[in-house]
Amino acid sequence: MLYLKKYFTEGLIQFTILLSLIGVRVDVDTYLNSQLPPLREIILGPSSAYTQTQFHNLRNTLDGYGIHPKSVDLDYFFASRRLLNQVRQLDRLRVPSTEVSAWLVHRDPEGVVSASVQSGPSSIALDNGNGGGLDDVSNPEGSAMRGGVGGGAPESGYSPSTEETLGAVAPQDTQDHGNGNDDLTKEDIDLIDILWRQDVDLGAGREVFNYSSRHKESEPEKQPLEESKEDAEREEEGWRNGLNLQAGQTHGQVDGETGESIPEQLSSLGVQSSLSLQECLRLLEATFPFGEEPEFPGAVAPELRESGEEGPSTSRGLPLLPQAEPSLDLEQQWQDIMAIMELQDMEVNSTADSSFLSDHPGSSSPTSGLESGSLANFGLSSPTPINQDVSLHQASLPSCSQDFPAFFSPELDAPQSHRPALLSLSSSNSSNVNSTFGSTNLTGLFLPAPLNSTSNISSTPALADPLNSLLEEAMLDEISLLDLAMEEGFSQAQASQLEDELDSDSGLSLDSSRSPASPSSSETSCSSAASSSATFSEEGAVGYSTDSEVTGELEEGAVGGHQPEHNKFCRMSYQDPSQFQHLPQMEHVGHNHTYNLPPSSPLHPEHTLLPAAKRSGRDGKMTAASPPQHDLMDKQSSRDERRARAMKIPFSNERIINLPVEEFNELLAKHRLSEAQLALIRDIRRRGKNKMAAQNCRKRKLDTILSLEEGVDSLRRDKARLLKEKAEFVRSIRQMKQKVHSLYQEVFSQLRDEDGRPYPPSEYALQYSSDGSVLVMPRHLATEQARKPEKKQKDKKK
DNA sequence: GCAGTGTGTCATAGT
DNA sequence: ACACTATGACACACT
Repeated sequence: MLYLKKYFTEGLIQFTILLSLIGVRVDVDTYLNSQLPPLREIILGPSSAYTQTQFHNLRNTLDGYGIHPKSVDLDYFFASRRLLNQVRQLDRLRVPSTEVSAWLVHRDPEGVVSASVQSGPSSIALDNGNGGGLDDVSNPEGSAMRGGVGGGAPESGYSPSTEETLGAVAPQDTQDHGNGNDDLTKEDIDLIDILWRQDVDLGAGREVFNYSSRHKESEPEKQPLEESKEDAEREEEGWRNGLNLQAGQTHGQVDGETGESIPEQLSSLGVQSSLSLQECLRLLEATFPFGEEPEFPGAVAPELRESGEEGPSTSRGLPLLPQAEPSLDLEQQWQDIMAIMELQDMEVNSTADSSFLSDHPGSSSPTSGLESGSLANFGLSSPTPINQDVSLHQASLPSCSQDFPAFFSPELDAPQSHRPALLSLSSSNSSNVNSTFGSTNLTGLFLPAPLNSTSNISSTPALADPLNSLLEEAMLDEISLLDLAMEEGFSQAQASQLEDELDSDSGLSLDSSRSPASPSSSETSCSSAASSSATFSEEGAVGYSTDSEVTGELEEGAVGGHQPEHNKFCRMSYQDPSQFQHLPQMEHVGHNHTYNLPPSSPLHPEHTLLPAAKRSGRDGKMTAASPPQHDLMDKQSSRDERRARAMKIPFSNERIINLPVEEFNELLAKHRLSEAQLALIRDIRRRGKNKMAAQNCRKRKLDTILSLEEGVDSLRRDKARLLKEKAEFVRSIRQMKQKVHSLYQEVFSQLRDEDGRPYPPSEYALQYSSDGSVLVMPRHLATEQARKPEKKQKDKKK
């Protein structure tokens, strides 16, 4: 279960990250409930509740607090921690302050830093809907706010809980900034934060996006159609007021470096507005017959824009988008569009980084915007000659969906010059796709049926298939991880492979279970045979003793020709050749010790006679003269048996060897034996016992070798498993980096200053401040700001 | 004849 | 002290 937990956690994280990057919010539990316990239970443990705080418990747990420094789990911890940290950011960032404020900071010709602040109500708060999941309970304000919003229309997708202030614009004309941001470290993290806070909610069963305006905090259920010009003005006022103090916990968190000084500067300097999405819509409307005016928020746009231009807001010229809550169908249409865009985007994901940026400049290629990596939520804006200054936040307005069904419909592939540049830095676009557009395969895969039920005009099955394949592949990867976990981290293929390696490596791959019977058992089994052997023990024992003259005499007469010691066959039953045949490590041993075979073996006569002459030393003496009258049984006897026969020992060697010492002493006492006989008997007993001991010793040695081999095998499997896990981690990280890189480039490609000029990535960088704002500022300023906190910390320490 | 392996045996230490 | 066991070392048999 531990492995399962680890793998599932990591797999879930990876998968979630992947989906979040492509703008999909998934409740994985929905798809695995039937087979597996809830993911939260797997991740958090059986006792974990379905609460947000439990996620922090997970965090604590997986932060490694409970891992021993020397534990091997530490490897898992380090590898998974990175992913978990990122997921934590989802939790931390998304809920409390879903608004994103982007500040365009640039240096004017005089060297004065100015900024264009575009704040829009198109915030992208992800409503958890069910109230569960990963809402950050640590932020009561944010939760309360969201709760109030969600109460009105928790799943409508338009619960205006937060706001997103994006100073960047999403123009159609983009330049290739792909080479400007190779450093993914900080920017990547910032962008990931932006995305995740907007798109991902592990705990929610569905994704709902809130398009909120600033004033929605007090009027969460404001209907867009009801919004009047006064509403817009009022909204703008609130927008201005809230420019620096954003909703939720971000209030008061803006320090002078990010949220305070810069916006003030911006307001004082005056910021040029970009063409709003509403403007875009209106322009598009002139070209495309959209739905009725009142039904989409775009109708309000002109008014808002006017108010925005008239207002003294820092976002002067940036229209405040009314908090629209259009019908679900409209939103779904919009999301369908986005889904399609994402599909296409994924199809060309591999070439996203460069192609997107290169295609953008002025080109109206419909696919250009789709090739910008998997972060289609950002890359949906394609160059259109009409709207060049669509603000990012504006682009995320759901109201557009009803207006542009034709743009993103299957005809999308056809070259179009009228594609709206809607897209936005806000990932709400892509998120919306999943929240309500069920027609696409994407949503069909991951969203509950109710959400998918509404519609879909623009779904394109042809496009969905590739995405399906990709998602299936991703799912299969996770499943394979699960399988791996089930197998304690080792796949069958690897296991078989290693087994083959093991088999080839070792000639001693003996299964200990098939080892010969233990000597003790063999001894018991041969007790019956011992009685039979006693029948010829009288025939003349062959004395072999260094201190016995009698043995010397007897050896010559008794030992004729290397008699087989067939008695051994009983005592050392595990030496039975038939048993060795089952032992792989013994197969190569060609020894034919036929003295272990029964007397009936036809091989004994010839075989035992030949080596007799070769014997040297003590055995040579024994083989010097072998009486020809000795029968087959004598030839099969052991030396000690022959000696015993020669010495006329009245009992068998088996008894001599195996009798308990007391019985053995009694046996000796019963018979009147000479000293020579007693010495021989004691030698026989000593040698016999030592022989068994030697056999046991060798057997133990062999078992030890086998166990060591098993240990080596286990270690090899562990190694293979760890290598596979490492490869998985590396792959995940690589994928994330690619996506982040694409996202960063995508964002930059859509950023425009007040003059509609792109921000060169080499000079500007996106910075994600602690209050949730996204700043576009010169790199040198970014670096300075990055240094300031460090200094402050040092000062505090002093 | 040599190498590898199995087996028996001895010496020795330990139980 | 004795019996027994375990094990290294050796010699030998066998392939």
